[in-house]
Amino acid sequence: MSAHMHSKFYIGYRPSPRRLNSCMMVDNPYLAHLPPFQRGAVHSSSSSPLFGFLPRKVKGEQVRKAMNHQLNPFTKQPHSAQYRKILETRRALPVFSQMDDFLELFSKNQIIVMVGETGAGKTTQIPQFVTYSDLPHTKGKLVACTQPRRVAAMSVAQRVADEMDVQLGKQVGYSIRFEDMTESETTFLKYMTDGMLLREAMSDTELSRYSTIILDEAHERTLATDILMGLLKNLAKRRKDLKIIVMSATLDTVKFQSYFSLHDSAAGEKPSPAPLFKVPGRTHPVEVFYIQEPEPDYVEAAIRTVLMIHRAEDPGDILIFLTGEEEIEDACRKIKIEADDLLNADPSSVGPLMCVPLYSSLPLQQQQRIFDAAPKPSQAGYPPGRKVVVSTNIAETSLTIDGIVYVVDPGFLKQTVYNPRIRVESSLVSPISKASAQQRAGRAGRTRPGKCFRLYTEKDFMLELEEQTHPEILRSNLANAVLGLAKYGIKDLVRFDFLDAPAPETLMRALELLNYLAALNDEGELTALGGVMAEFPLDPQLAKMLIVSPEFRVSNEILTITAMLSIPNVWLRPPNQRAAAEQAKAMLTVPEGDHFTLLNVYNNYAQSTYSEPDVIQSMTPLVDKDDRNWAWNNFLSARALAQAENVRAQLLRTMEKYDVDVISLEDERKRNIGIRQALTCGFFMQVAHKEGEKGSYLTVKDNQVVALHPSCGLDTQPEWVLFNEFVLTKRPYIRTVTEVKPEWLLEYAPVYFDLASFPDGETKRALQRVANRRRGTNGGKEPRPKKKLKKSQMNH
DNA sequence: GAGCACTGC
Repeated sequence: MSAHMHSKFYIGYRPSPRRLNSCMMVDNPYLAHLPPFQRGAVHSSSSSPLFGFLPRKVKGEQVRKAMNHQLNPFTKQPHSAQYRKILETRRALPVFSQMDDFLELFSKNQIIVMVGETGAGKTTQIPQFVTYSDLPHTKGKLVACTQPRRVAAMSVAQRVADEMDVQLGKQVGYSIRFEDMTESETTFLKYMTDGMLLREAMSDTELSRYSTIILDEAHERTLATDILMGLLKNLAKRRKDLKIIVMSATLDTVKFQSYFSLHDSAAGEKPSPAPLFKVPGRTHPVEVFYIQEPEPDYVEAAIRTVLMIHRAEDPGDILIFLTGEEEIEDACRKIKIEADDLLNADPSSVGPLMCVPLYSSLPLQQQQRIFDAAPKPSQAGYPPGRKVVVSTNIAETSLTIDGIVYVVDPGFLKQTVYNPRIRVESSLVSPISKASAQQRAGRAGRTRPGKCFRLYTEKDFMLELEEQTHPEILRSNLANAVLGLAKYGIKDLVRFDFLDAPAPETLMRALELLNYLAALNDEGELTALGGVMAEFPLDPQLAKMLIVSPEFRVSNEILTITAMLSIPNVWLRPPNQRAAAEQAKAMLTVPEGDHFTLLNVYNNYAQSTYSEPDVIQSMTPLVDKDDRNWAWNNFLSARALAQAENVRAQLLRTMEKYDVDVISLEDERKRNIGIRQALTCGFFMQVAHKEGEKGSYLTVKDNQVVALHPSCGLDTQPEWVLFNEFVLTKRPYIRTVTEVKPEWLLEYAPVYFDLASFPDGETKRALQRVANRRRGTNGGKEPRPKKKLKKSQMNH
């Protein structure tokens, strides 16, 4: 299928008259050593705005002159009036006055570490300065600037395109999952997600398209940025022509500087830290208050603080950080009740209060309410109203709300922690770091001076809080990352130079899983199967299951199930309509297993959908689509379903690229068996065996006592179940569960289920009985696979 | 009979 070629998001190469013109004349001496075909974009006469620019030796004086030039050097068109207007505001940015220093440092160094608080303009300006000096368009290369989030990559690219007076997607573009807004041979400044650059590195280990790579928001320490830092540090030694800039918002730069110290140890050089470039921030002062005594109940304390602010402080909106949906909804209810009481008791001295919850699973329309204006006074001459946003950590970095003057910070967040011993990621409430506390406080000073109320003591802040949040690489399951690094060609992970090295046990768990899945052989080398697995934007278990599924002739169904397992929860449960939501869910439930229910939900959704097969939907939720009613009526998240559709389309393209056939079985009974067999091939390490009659299960090998999650739709309690997720909340649960046959475990995962090395227990005895039975039916011979599997799919 | 902090490919 080549449908995506017609998508509006895939802009093909089109020769333009402008590009042809720019190829004509060359009079710049430094061009002499360039191959002729690279001369294209360079300037034709002394009137050219970039006349005399020597790549990477450009001075601030020259750039300012070019910026003020009548012609845009990159389009050869006259600058617009809007350009000049924006240029005025750019000149007021702190970083703009440091252009000369920056360009000098850039000329002299391969790697630079930059630090600057928000508001300094580094994300928009530095890549432009780099472009003027590096002149990537003259070498057929690009400058890349990575961002941890898609929205940031898109909006910054738009802003910079405006600043440079070019059309977004031409000279300046962005690249995020599902959307490539660049034009090959035209785009030379590209904003992209860090994950996107990491993926590119897997197929082009030299990242040869790029002349300069800027890692922005490096202090956030996302998994992708951390791995990129490791790769780039090494790459810098091989590619002396590659320049790297690491930009961070906190002062923890010494670590970055020494990590990126460049020295030639062979030549006996001493390591010298990478140079640091500082940009002053430009935010308003925020006054910080601490409590005197520790508070046992931070939610209650937060509510009291909000009401105190409301009664006693000047007008201005409030932002409270809590940890999760339930806590937030609960707090909103209580604040509303209390605030209404205050208003009724004394309307002349207290204004009305509007309380808005904010968390990521909230439907987008409700999220938008955070931008509503605060309520008006209850009557003329009375105090103005106030808006209170009660949010998760999403408001710390992902969403910015203007007009916040007061921040209430109880000092906690929910974050996942990976326990490699039991191979479980769980969501835990934990204290924030100092850096995070500082970031939260900063949210009060975006529009004018503000106040931050910390619901912990100053002593606790000083002594108990960690300096920085633990980077993701130390808190996550690394199976995916390790597969990616293997694909990249990293052989010795234990000696890989990470900024913060993950726990050896975490790496071991990842290697073990990939070995059982036959993505890595016993020497830890990538197998052919592993190479294809790495091409899919999926966890290894899902990738394996999908690639194997054509063997069972159910890849069409497994594709859908995979997409549904890669998106957030689709089930909505509005607190006041729980019964109705349960009923709707029951209508869609397939008793054979939760994976089948997910398949059923998607198929129903797809049928209800007006489909545009030739258009890849953008990441924007499809709120106008016909199916919105169907999703809504069935208490399903339209946003999640639209995401599933996107993911499915992307996976389908990858399957086609790597010749993974998309097929389906006509016969329903056979099809359902095939689906469960394919599931087994990916998830044989996530199987539980029923123990006793009380519905408790024991996970295979790890021997964790678990229960079926209450959301599970099975109508019986099968002896053997496969699960997608182990969740550790009040009790350990397994979620998204389907029955499997023990024969399949022995057949499709013989290494993992090798009984000679299996831990003793009831599970082993049950498997032993199955093995004996199988031998019996085979006349004493070793079991033989019913279906001939490709070598790559067998475990060794 | 319970929950999904938040990103990303």
